[in-house]
Amino acid sequence: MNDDKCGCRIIHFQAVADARSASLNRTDYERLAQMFKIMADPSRLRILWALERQEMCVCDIAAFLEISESAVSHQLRLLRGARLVKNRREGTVLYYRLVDDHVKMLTDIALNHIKESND
Amino acid sequence: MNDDKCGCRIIHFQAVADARSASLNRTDYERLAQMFKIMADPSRLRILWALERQEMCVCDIAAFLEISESAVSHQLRLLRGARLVKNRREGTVLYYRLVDDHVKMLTDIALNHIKESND
DNA sequence: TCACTATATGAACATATAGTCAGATAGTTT
DNA sequence: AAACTATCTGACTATATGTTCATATAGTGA
Repeated sequence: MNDDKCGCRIIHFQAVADARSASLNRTDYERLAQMFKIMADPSRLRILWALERQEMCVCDIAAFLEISESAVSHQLRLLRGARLVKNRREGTVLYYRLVDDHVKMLTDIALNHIKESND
Repeated sequence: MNDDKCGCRIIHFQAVADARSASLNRTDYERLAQMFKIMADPSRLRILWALERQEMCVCDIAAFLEISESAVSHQLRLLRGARLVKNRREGTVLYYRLVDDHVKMLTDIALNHIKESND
């Protein structure tokens, strides 16, 4: 029923004010989105799922995914950047593993949601 | 040190075999990725964060986000498709709210991960 | 019916992203 | 040192995605 700075029509001023005061800052949403973006790819999810059971080296992961080692390496870089996986070196071989159980928690909840949504 | 169907070199056959037997099927990874993809956008996260506190109509959300109502509507469509939000109609106004607490659980874990990663 | 409001939708554009290919690194073995 | 292995990186391409604009739909009130 009125205009705001942004030019949008607002019906419920209080609701908008509440949303604004409870809101995180922009950067936090960007970081959150970045985090979910990392989880939002089938190849990366398959890697993470496999690493929940045991550490694996790059070429084994590539064999498992049936994609090139280069592609795996690119994905592992993203996963490392998001601190979801880390590695240890043994000679020329790099073994990757999960950093913590956040990945498992996230996938469990997401799987539950998907399951319940299909009813 | 042998070749697989896919032509990749495998070092640890057992690890690859284990990963394969524990793996979900392709479709499940696609669905999971789709779910995280929905969470992987700052605008949608801001909408979801706001709706954790109260239901809101489209034009209020637009005012809050400072983007067009059309853009909000497109995003709400995706969120509806993922069964993360639902709406109720009151005259011409549609009030949106969260379907369940999965969103809150996911964002809490992701925020924790981000926080812990910065140490 | 017509005008008005709130929301939805389709097309278009700009940006982001996953994979491929070629070439670079780093550790190993001789 | 040179040859070899495992992995990484940069450039490129095809596809996906978020927003805007214009238009369509659905409900309300005269």
